[in-house]
Amino acid sequence: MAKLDFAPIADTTRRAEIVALLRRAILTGQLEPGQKLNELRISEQMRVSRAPLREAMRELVQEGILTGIPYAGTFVVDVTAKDIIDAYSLNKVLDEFAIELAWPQRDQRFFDELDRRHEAVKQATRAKDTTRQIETALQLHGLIYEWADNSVLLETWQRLTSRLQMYFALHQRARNEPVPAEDVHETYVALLKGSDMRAAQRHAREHIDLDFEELLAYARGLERRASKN
Amino acid sequence: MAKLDFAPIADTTRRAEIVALLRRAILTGQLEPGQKLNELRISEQMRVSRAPLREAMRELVQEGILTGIPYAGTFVVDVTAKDIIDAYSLNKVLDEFAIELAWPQRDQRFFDELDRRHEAVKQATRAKDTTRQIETALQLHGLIYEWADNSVLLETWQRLTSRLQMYFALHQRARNEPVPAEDVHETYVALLKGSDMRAAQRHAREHIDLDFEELLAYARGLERRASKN
DNA sequence: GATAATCAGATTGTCGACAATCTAACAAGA
DNA sequence: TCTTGTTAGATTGTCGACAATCTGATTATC
Repeated sequence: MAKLDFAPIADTTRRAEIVALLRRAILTGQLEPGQKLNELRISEQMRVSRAPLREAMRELVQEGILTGIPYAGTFVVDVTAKDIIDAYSLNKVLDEFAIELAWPQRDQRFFDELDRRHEAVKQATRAKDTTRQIETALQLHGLIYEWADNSVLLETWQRLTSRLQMYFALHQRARNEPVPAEDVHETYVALLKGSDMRAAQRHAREHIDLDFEELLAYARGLERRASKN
Repeated sequence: MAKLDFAPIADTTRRAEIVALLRRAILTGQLEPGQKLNELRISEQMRVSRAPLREAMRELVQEGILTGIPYAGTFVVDVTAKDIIDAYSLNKVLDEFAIELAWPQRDQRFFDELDRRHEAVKQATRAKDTTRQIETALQLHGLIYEWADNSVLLETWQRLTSRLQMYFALHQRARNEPVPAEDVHETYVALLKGSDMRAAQRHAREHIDLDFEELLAYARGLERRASKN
């Protein structure tokens, strides 16, 4: 018998599709932080009853990108400067750990995948598709987590990364500037291919700090706006 | 006006209560790994309709202690030896980070709370209440995370710890032995009160490793059982 | 005029019923 | 005997309606 690996059938529940739709809307910044999600309105727009919608929302609340208050409503999470600082500082720690775990696991498939994802980022950059650029950059970054072979770590990072994606999207959307043309990932990729693990870890830290200041400025803006209410 | 901090009103939705009930049942091992949760049966037992029950289950799926397969059912997560290894190795990393962050934040309230929680563990141990012993021990352990003042880190640890609690409960339940009488937390508490941060971090690592081997043995037993199916 | 009580509208939480899907047991055909 | 098709029962997914709760505007009371 031919040895062929079939991928699992996609989830075809309405709930799963709703989750995907909502998550995308939030992570791309189409739904703004603090915004309320009206169940009736959304369910009518999606031509779906409230039951699967509410279940989907529950998932996203647990995922940390929505907040639910009983009898008051479900809202897109507010983003504070501290949230961003916290997320980033944790990300640094996790990155170091992920690189350490993934390092001995690197093989040809790893390098190929690294190049593939790097290429995807560059393509999105050329196409000036900022949303996709953020997505692909995070996917590139996530490779070390997938190779670390630690399911809990991977899951943790995925939760963390969804927030980061949201932050970046909001940031991009706010400043509304063209995307930097140069390739900021070149060194990162090169270091992951190299033989100096410490250097890779160090760079991961510094590379992260690169956009950090800008992002923080944006978050402080958000807080000023929030304090007016 | 008197400056009094009122605690938030407890959530009075059925969903929240169901979540609490189910979580407790899972984390104490009353619901075994792999076991299927029949919606109709549970909803009848709780005298509740399936809607809030399903929403509660969705939360717990996202929380990582249940797994949901469309049109097949919702199950208590399976525990493999690798899961435990992964959780523990991540826990070490997080612990180091938490201690580092919490260290400069330590104040009198911290030390008081430390003693209080330590006392709670000792009391549960004297009462031979294994379930409560696990709970209190994890709460003691969680203090550094609460003092680290990093919401993302705290949240991450809480997710992680719910699994650890489950592992420990299953382990205890399986071996069915009396609880160790000596106080394994004495040194940990003393170090957190001291002035040598590195020593505290080191001990956190080693203290964790203490019960690790036993827990692993239990997990391997689980896997043997699972492979028979 | 300020404060408290009341009420209507909107929104969330919950329920019971129906539709879609899966499982397994059984039958049909090679 | 093995595979494939069929079917009944059980279980999950979804729906529409109702109940509980909140919000704010209005009215009543001092």
